[in-house]
Amino acid sequence: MKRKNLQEMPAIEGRRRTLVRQEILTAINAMEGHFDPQMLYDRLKSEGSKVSRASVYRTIPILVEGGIINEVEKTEKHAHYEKVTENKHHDHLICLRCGGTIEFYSPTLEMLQDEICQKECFRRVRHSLEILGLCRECTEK
Amino acid sequence: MKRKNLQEMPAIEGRRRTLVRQEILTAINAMEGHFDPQMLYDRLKSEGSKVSRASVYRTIPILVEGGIINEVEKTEKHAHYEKVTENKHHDHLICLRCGGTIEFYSPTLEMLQDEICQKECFRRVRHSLEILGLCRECTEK
DNA sequence: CTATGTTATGAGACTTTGTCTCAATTGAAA
DNA sequence: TTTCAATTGAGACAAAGTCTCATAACATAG
Repeated sequence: MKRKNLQEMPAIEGRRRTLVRQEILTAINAMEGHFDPQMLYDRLKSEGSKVSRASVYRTIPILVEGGIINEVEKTEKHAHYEKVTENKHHDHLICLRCGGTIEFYSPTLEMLQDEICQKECFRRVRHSLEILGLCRECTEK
Repeated sequence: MKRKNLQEMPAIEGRRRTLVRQEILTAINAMEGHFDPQMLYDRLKSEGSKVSRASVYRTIPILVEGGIINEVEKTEKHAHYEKVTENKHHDHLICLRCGGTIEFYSPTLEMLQDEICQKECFRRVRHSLEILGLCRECTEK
């Protein structure tokens, strides 16, 4: 069996270095800016790669895990809403383990965002800030 | 034709006050905290309502428009990623009209988030801040 | 270098979330 | 009460993503 060149493919703990992953990574490296799984798959196709859609979807989280790519904007399963009465705008701390949310509101943070928008001549309509991590309970466990 | 009671249903500019919307709103009011369209639909079903899934999906943006509910977390069509090399963490200004993104980084904003997390004993892992609005070009048009 | 066990892969079915169409119904205003 | 545009239900459709399972490809021990 011929050994193909996998030298560009970095090792990821507990994962095999495969040609498929290598191909995907190469396509990512050739990509400008942000990308999504479909773009990646389309690019691979157009380069004649036989990599499957399933592999693209399977490989992405592995590359995130390996610190090779970052998740910029994650699809949440569904949109969420809340009654306005409950509102008074707030942002969220979301626990990665238990999924619980803590709401908070920081006027300083709001002002800071206004400054940033002003600098870019951006007309702010709304925003969402989600801080992901571990809540007190889950940290203690 | 009998006039059913729509008194709880507030008027929304350019929209009819209908029984279906009233039912949906009542279900929302009976709901605790955040909800998503499916939860809402399930609740209506379990109450014996004949309201269709399509109507639930159609009504939600109308209630948002009428200021009756807020969008807490919007589903983007797909997940986005970026190469780590490009990274140097940043947040995003996203234009609602043209979909363009402007990246920015504010150390002050980062610190502020650390303070918030500290106050809640929350162990921050990562966050995403997206400010939605209109970019300069789109504002000028 | 080869055998062996485990992990990864492709194909396509399936699921979930959301959108769209169109005929039938309903609200509102005259 | 009539009239007509807005709304609705049903179900087809679409897009993004997940899952299964037979087959293929790694890794490593021999």
